[in-house]
Amino acid sequence: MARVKQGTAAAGLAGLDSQVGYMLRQAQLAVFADFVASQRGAALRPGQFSILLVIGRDPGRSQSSVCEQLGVKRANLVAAIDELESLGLMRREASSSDRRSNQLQLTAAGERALHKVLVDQAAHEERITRLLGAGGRRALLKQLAKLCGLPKTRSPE
Amino acid sequence: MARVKQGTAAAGLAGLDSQVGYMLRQAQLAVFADFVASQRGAALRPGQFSILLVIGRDPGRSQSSVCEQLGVKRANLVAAIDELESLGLMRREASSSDRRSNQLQLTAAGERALHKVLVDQAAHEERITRLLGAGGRRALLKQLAKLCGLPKTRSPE
DNA sequence: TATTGTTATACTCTATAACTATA
DNA sequence: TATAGTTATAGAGTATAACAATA
Repeated sequence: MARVKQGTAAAGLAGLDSQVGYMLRQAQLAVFADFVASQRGAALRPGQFSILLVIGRDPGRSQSSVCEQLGVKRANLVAAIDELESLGLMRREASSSDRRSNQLQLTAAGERALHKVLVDQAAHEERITRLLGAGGRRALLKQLAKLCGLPKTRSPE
Repeated sequence: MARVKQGTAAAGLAGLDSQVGYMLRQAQLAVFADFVASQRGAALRPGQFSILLVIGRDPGRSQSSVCEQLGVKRANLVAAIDELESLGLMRREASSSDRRSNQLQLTAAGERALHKVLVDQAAHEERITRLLGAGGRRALLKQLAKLCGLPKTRSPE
């Protein structure tokens, strides 16, 4: 049998529950599910929400800049924006300074949808805060930010 | 990872980096990428690793019991095990007590592969510990376990 | 030459329904 | 009837390569 760590507990092999990656994944699934469940009526998926949010915060930005911020490939953002446009939540406008580029804007319906999601999302974050405590939540965000700083051994972009 | 640009227009909207779900997702991607990058030679994906690990810890268990522990649908485990079998890392054996059921076992190659991954994974966790501190890592695991306790479906109203 | 948006493509993960052979 | 494994299928998410228009 796989006696990999002879010394460790009766369980033998280190349990998944003691591995950061596994627990991060499980927690992320639980939190995303709670986010989706918190949406009343027309729900947005987390990815759609993040796109609307960064455009709402900084209207007129290009697809490439959204991609860079969110870590989405340019090719994959196309269909996502197509869908949000077909939902009437945002639009592509021609850039006056660079005719290759699109300026992304929320429609009025898009801004209403974004604010509605943000209201529901506040309740979602509030449930998390009740679970962790306010200080626990802040500490968690700090630890997660540190983890995001893990060096990426990936090909440069 | 996505660094949220602060202080631009529409500062009234909360930044993504203050949202637990978004930061969890980014941290999980960074940690998984580090896990994969830590594997020398023949790499296992996180999902494959988790399957080998639970079988290595408790050989002879059924596919359904692995599914229940890992939160994987029975239908989706079939192809995953097919792949691990074709890699020569594990095998299905007939159960003597229930002819519907398979007893899952690691092959010798599977045990060697698991051992190798666990060695690399220990270095991976060590990098995380250097980043967070031993106490910080323990606290993180505790918070993540709490988040996993979020009710799967929201209580009505 | 490099960049922006795009198309095409493929692989992974996940989810549901329905089938089979057993129990 | 219920359960274990399986098949088929579909929807998301993510990855790369290549192209046209533009810089």
